[in-house]
Amino acid sequence: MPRLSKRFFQLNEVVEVARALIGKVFVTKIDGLITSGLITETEAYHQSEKACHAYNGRRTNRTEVLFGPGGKSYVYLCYGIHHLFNVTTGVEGEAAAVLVRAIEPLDGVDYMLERRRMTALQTRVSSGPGKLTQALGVTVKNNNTCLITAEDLWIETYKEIPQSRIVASKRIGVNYAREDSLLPWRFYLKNSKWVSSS
DNA sequence: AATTAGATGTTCT
DNA sequence: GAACATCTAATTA
Repeated sequence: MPRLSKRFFQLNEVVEVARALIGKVFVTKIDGLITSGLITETEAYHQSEKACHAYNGRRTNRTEVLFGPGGKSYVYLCYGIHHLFNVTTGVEGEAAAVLVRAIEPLDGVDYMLERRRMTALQTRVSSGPGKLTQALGVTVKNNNTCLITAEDLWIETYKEIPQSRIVASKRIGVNYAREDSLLPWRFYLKNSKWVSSS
């Protein structure tokens, strides 16, 4: 299936991109191995709210990618252990990104199991932001990659998903953002078992 | 089923 | 030195 276009990431609000990414396919080709998964859970982040690393327009080495044009990867290390994968959105100068929190494995399941040191397919292979990156081989080395053109990281279209299957809720793990933690900026696929447990 | 501790490294105060 | 967009294994019930 074709890749998502530059327009998809740049011409829509980050919350709409987060919703629209549900049901798309995240593909990686790392160490020559193709692995992919259906995106089942996402969260939106924007510089206007406290949960965002670039809250209030804060520019640092780390957040610089967020201010660039949409369609690039933003991968950072969380709790010193987990690599979390985001896609930037919007126009140059506006910091916003969508965190991919869970996938349903499609291609390269055996490689995913190996990377996760598992022997049988269970939801725990990819049902969380730190788990799917490990399954797909994504690390901070894949930060600041253009998803429109890169050879190792991209997102494709897939079958149409009925809007009625997409549910919004508050985001997970951002209580420090106080009232902004209540924003309904998390989206997931209803009735899918491949979502993070909350 | 629910709770807890421990792992780990980068960023920013 | 604290905080952190998490996960796992071990413990308690």
